[in-house]
Amino acid sequence: MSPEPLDRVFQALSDPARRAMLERLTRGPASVSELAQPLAMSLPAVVQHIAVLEGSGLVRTEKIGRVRTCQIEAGSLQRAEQWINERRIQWERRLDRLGDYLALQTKDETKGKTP
Amino acid sequence: MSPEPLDRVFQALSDPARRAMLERLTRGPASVSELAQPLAMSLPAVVQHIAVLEGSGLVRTEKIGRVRTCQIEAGSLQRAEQWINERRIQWERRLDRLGDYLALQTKDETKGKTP
DNA sequence: ATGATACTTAAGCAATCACTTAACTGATGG
DNA sequence: CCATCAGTTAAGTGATTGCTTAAGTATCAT
Repeated sequence: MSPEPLDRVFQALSDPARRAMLERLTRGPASVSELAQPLAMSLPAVVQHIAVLEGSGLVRTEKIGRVRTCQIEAGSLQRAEQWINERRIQWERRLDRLGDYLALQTKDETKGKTP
Repeated sequence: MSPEPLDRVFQALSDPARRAMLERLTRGPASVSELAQPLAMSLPAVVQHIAVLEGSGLVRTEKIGRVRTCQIEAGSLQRAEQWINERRIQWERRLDRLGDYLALQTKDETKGKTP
């Protein structure tokens, strides 16, 4: 019933506001209002986005006093990257093998044609 | 108002059925029904998933006779991977710099403490 | 031609999404 | 103390998602 982590990571990454927040967070931790500042939406909307990011494991937060500080969690970013990388590599290997096969076919054809 | 390509790529990747289809497609092109076969859902549902994959640029399809053949488009996969990679690298560089800074601070402290 | 195959289109439905406004809690600074 | 600041909670809304079933439309084999 609980969705796979990858589902939630990619879902989190699919929103431009959330990607903007992540981009900001690569330059260091930030408070909720710092994350909200460049975005054209209400604070509660931002808080909801942060909840999605946190739920996906992309971001870790900690509240000290009245300010909640957010940080990137590189691990889940890396797992998502790895999933994509594996598929892409496999597909490219397949294309390479296909290329080799076609080259071989062409050579055989030439051979057959010149006796 | 049309969503950024990255939005749609990550959105497409966020569904397990669509990831399963992509995974199948890394082993070579497949028809709609071949993609549908391992999935516990109706054909129209599968067709809709394929439309999402195609709309995101992750998959290219071509209909010959009555069978539509689907193929991975590695390019958009790579662009998504690159976005993640850039953020992750930047965050990790930041952590490294922070580590260096803290190490330096500790050294200075020790220096200051032993006159 | 006929019937099976391989999708396609259309309509509908419940759940989730990305917001909003309004009201609230709980630090902090003067 | 009390006002401000930082964030939270709750409730509502319109749009989008991920399915479904039912009824098509081409193609292909016989």
